[in-house]
Amino acid sequence: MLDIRFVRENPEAVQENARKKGYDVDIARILERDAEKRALLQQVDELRERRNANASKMQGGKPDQATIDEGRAIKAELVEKETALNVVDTEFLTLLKKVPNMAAEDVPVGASEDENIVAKTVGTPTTFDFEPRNHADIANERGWLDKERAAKVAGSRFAYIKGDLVRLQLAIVQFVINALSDETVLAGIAINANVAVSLKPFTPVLPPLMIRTELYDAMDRLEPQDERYKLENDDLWLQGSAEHVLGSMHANEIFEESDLPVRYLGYATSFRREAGTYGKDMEGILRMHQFDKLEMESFATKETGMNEHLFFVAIQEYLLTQLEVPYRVIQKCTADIGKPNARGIDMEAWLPGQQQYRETHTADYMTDYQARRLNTRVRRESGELELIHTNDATAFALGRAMIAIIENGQNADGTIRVPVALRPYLGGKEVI
RNA sequence: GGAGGGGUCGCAUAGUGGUUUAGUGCACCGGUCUUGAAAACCGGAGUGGGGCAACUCACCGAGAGUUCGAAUCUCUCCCCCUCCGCCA
Repeated sequence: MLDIRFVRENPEAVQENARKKGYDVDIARILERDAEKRALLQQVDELRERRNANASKMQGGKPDQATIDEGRAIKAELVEKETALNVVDTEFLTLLKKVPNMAAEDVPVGASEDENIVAKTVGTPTTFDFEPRNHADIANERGWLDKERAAKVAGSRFAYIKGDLVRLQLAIVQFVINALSDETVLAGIAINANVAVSLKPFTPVLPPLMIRTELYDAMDRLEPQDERYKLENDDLWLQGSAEHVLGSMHANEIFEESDLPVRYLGYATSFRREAGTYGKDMEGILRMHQFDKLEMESFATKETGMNEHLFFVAIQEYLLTQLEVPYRVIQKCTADIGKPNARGIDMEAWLPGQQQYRETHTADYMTDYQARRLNTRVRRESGELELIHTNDATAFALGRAMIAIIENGQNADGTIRVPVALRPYLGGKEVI
């Protein structure tokens, strides 16, 4: 949620920003409700002051009838004003929550994802001296995938992942945890990307996979609800990304500035209903209802939040490079970065089986937009309290990472080249 | 699932209807004293909203209710702890 004071002071900019991001909001109406709310609040405060004064006349003794009558009269008026205030405030908050975060200055303006910009391309599409196949063919042939039985048990878009593919996933997990725990590796990434940033290692986390409605909404990730799995008997949802449960982890808490940045590397199974994607990407494991993901999350100050974002992007590039996958970096336009985002970057990996780049990573910078409703703050060294800035970014969505490794590393005989960085975690094997 | 005990301004606690706009201790900040420090003493200090300001309102897990008046009474819910049951 945006700061209402910011909205009051910059109504045109906020309105224009919403338009560029494709959100239909009426800033003038919000400001009207804001003014009404403040007028009512003053009246309510004044009535409460009178109520308190009237009641405190009676300290230590029984009230006389005149005082009781006076108190009743005040209460009647107070109830009326409070009810009105409640109505206005509810509408005000509902409207304010719909206003998207301000896009950073360098976010390209665009009406749809078609206007995203390819910021750079690293590596070249992998070439083969045979006809490359897609990961589904290879994985089926190797006995790594069983979607038929998964469909029997759980329905479409589920899979049994088996054998060496499981070993590959766990190797990636180990590799990433080790890399992001290593200050030397982080230093190399920061220097290479020319980003001034703390080298504090990430703490690996296995988070809860469920989240309460209140916190999901505060994260601004509950919508679209069609995309979420709801647990009917509880006030709980299955998270759609470790971001949801890592970002909400410190709700209603205060960090000390000296402890920042706080960086987590979450490993979690994520759940998505994939509503409206019927028939799309049905082959293999590109788009599943359930997938495992390594996700970075950090809490930083307003001064360091943007560099933290750039660092996350640099880490993503490092990880893709280590896995020997050609990729390109997409700077998402205003229509595509998402409501709580100030900035958003995607990585797209080259998939020879599809002969195209497909999204494997996202990096999101939310400034203080999430923190405002999460009430996650930092006590600055000056003693001042202010809202934290949040960042999240994919380290690897394991399914898509393995697709990239399989398709780019495939040999004519159906074996797969193991990226050098992963070999220590696969018993030194060069192929699987 | 059953029984019981709890949730108060960073931490620990006091507070069962009216000098509680929440007291005290620790920690914290400023000062006095001291060569310096400690101790002692004096003073300050929570979070959020409204207001140019004086000031004022809200917040004692959350929400609703009773009352002239609620941290305190009632109801619903959440969380934590102990024990029992069940269970990976």
